[in-house]
Amino acid sequence: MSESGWSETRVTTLSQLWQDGLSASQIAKQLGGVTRNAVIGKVHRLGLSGRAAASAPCRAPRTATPRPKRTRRVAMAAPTVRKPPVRTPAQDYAPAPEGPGLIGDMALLGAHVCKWPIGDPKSPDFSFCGRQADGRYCAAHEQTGVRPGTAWRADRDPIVRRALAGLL
DNA sequence: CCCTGATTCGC
DNA sequence: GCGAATCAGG
Repeated sequence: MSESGWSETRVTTLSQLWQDGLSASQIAKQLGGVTRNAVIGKVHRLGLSGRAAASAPCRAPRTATPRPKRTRRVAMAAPTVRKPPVRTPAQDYAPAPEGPGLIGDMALLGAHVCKWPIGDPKSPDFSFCGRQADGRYCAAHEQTGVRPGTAWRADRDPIVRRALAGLL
């Protein structure tokens, strides 16, 4: 799946998460397919720059900072042939993930933590794998290849995300 | 070094 | 409109 462009739903999700106080990078990660810069850029374009005071104690008064115009950007001549991922076929994967996840709340999910959802999102037992991950998931879960829940995705479900965030 | 949002500007 | 690059900070 490759989300691109700001569809109504994505914009809505973005707005909600932003107003919920989540950081741009967090939103970008959860939205997927976009960088935090994209998120911030969109936020500004939407006109909701000053969010409802979230986890930001003191935002710098943003004193006049005359930006010294950056030098010429990259020459944009980058053909760079897309290289195939070349998935390593045989590799020692971590032991099959079992038991409850290591992380209970999504807010604690770091950049290098497996975000594989475990259990029912409505249950208090719900958790995330939390093991060391290079990307979204740890080696074991990434190897599984199958998306959790076949349809339902915790890290993509705005309702679940909001609910979990609200539990903090 | 990690992160935060803000801004500019080529595309 | 979009978002990478870059900024000023914490």
